Amino acid sequence: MTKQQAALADGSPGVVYRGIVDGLYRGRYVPGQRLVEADLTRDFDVGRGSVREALSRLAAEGLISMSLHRSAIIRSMSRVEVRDLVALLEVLNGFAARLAADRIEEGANRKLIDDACATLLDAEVQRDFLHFARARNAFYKTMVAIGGNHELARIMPRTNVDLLRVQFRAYQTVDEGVRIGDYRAIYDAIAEGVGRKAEAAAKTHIRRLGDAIDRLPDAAFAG
Amino acid sequence: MTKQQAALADGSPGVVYRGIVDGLYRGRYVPGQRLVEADLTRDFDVGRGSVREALSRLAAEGLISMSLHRSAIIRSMSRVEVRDLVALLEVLNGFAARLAADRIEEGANRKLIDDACATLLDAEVQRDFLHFARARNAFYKTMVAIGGNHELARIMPRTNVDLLRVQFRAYQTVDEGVRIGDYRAIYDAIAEGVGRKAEAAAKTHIRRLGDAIDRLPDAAFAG
DNA sequence: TATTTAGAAATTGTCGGACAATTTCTCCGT
DNA sequence: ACGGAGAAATTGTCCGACAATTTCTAAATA
Repeated sequence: MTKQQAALADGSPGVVYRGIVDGLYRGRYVPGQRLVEADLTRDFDVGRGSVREALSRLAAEGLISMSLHRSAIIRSMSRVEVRDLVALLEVLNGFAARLAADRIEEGANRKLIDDACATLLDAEVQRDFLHFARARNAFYKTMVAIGGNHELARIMPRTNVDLLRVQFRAYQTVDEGVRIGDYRAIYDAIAEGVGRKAEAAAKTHIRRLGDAIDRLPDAAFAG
Repeated sequence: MTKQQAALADGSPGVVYRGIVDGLYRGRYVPGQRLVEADLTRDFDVGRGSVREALSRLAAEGLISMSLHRSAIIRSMSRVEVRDLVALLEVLNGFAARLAADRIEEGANRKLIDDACATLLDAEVQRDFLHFARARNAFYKTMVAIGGNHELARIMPRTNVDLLRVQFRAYQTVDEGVRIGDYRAIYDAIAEGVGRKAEAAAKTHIRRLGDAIDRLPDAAFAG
């Protein structure tokens, strides 16, 4: 029954898909790990077809890599790939922040971002990776939603942000070098309603993130 | 045998996937059309599982929309969706053009973009939608490749550009209001190696495209 | 005639089994 | 320790089946 309902919510593939993403954040799966279809079939108690569909969704979003006749594996990014991703995120997040600032007065937007920011700042003081990661994702999601560009909202999850988070979870220095004040600055600029300023704040933040990552040892990267 | 080889090239799902994208450009499939799994199974002579996998890939890239227990249908965008997409493409293409200009001197990059541009300008004088569409896609693809950002290259196909092309294929005004000189300007800026200029040229082009689309009648849009 | 509605048909969601193709593992001889 | 042949594991793909749901059809009703 429970399984039936969960499945109907958005299908067995969705269950597997979310299970794996969640498992990633929880550390159940780590970069480089093989994902054997038979195991997943057993773990999630669904047919192989559904597992396959979930895997191809994950591959489409870049979380895993698949090649013919080889097991899917959780991707881990090289230095170059990370640099590329950060550069892209700078552009995308800058765009998102600008849109959000420009539309801060519409509807309940101001309240939405207020709440998301409060939750984020609150989560910041705690030391729970999972809790903070959720709050941060929610903050960005809200920012994008307020911006009101549906295509941006569709594209954002297709970037490899999740992979980025997970790959460097062990290195607190990344987050710590970035956290203090950055999110606050982005929020302030958005609340102020000045698009250009919000874009700059978001870009600065991402650039600082990139710098922190650059200082990481080779062991943190693939290949 | 032939089928076997094609399948092994990158799998049956890939055959179906490419077949549908190609069919879109050829007009075999039009926005709003239902894609019934059984039909595709027959048309492409593959199992339903493979059809399903191809469909979910197409859905991930936004070309079709799927909801539970309902046939997949070729998406067609509303005015708002198109506006959002154009805004996103402006940012993305601007970024791509800037990167390309900055790396024009590396390797064989200059020759690559030279060739792609020549092919594009040549295709422009002809009046063959398919031929021109291919050349344009190749040009953009080259531009992105030269830029060297793999994440951008991964994301670009996930935008709904294909849908955009197809949806307005009947309205030459869109292309005509844009073509003359625009691609040339982008190319020149890239060849000059000035990132900022290339970004501006690309953005101007997309903005002009958006303006042309704005002038289209309601009949060209969904919903 | 237009509208509603019950039943039939079509379609999707999912599972299990099957088998070939390929990769990965294991063990043996050198 | 090393390389290679055979065994085991794993993926790629198809087929058939059946429940859940939507879509179509045609009769019943206002």
